[in-house]
Amino acid sequence: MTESGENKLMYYFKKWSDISEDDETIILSAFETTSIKRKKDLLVTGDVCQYLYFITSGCLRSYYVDEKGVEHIYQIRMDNNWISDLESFFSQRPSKYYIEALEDSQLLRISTERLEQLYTQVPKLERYFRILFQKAYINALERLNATMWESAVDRYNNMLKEHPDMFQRVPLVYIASYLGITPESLSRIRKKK
Amino acid sequence: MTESGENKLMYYFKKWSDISEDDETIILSAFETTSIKRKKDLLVTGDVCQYLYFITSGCLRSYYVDEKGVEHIYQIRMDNNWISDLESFFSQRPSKYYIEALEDSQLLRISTERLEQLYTQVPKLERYFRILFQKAYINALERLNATMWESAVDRYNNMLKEHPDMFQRVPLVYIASYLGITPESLSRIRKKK
DNA sequence: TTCATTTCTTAACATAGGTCAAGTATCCGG
DNA sequence: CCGGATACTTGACCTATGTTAAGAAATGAA
Repeated sequence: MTESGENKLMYYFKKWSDISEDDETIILSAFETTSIKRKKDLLVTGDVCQYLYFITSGCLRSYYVDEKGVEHIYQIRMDNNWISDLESFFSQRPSKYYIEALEDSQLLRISTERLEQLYTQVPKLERYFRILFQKAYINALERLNATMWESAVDRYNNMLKEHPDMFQRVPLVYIASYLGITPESLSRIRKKK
Repeated sequence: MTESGENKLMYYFKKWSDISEDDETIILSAFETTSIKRKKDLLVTGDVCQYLYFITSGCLRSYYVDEKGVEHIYQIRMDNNWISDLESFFSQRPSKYYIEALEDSQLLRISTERLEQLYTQVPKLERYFRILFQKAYINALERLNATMWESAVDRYNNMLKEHPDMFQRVPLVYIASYLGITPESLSRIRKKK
């Protein structure tokens, strides 16, 4: 496990939940490092998502493929974020999604059993994850409202403001899909500026 | 506090988190009952959302009003569900939303401070709410995918299957808005059946 | 029981964004 | 540093859903 990897992970744990030295050691030992090459899959449809991943560095997308074979991206995540298919991870049922690396990435991962164990060993972690999911849920509702009621142009502008970094690192095809539009539409929106 | 009200609340707490007799007493004493009449507001835009509400019986909607004065419903909740503006509730900043009763409703409520206190008194509650938000987040992502990538017809059919009870109790205007379409569109969809 | 209000439907027309197809630019692996 | 693969743009045309407007049906308060 790289030094910087550990530190970033702990930073976010400590931010919301007060963790002792001992707890810190226990937590760190529960995670393992992995890395993944650009274009490789971390998860494929039909598999059970075995891990919850923390992205130390890099960039990944999660998407599903509809009956017509079209990919729909619902998440793009970069450094210092969690990624997983939570539904599959927590239910241990086959996933409907793919998770693919858009850049060579460094990850920390933890399995369901190990995480459950960790909750028992360090009950304060429940608080961290409670707040994490609380925030994630609030964000998801915001994004839902935006996709339902705002125009593609507004969503694009908003994304440009909120995640300017993504435009540096992620191909526009993927950003278009994340915004819920076609690459052609995104291209037209950008032209108008 | 009505007997049935208490019981339903505790049922959901105990389902995910094991709560002792003593804990139960503490939890119950932290909630207060309120009721609200049909068409009355539980929360109006600009106010800080002071409470997290558990619906013992009844039905409420949350919505926001855009610049053009159009209402957009993002949540309809009935018996045995939580309702609140979580963003405002947790940040204690003014809300962007309204919460209005669609039926006369019975509620249990708890304030931010009281809830924080309760987390300290009964740390196991963190687990309950962690799982609650986890599930809520997963649902919100599903709904996001559906609104982005499925047709209005598919979303309607899905809602009919998932929440048939809503069609008995909630006017179609509101269901249309919840689905992200106009009442006219919903009417056309229903005619085609 | 009745009438005002709210809810739902229908139809004609408008529009954002999708689809298809083709061409250009850019990137990255050998 | 070259060439095929990937990413991006453009244009013509199409479609799902929105808009406006009007009337019918259902509901609930007096």
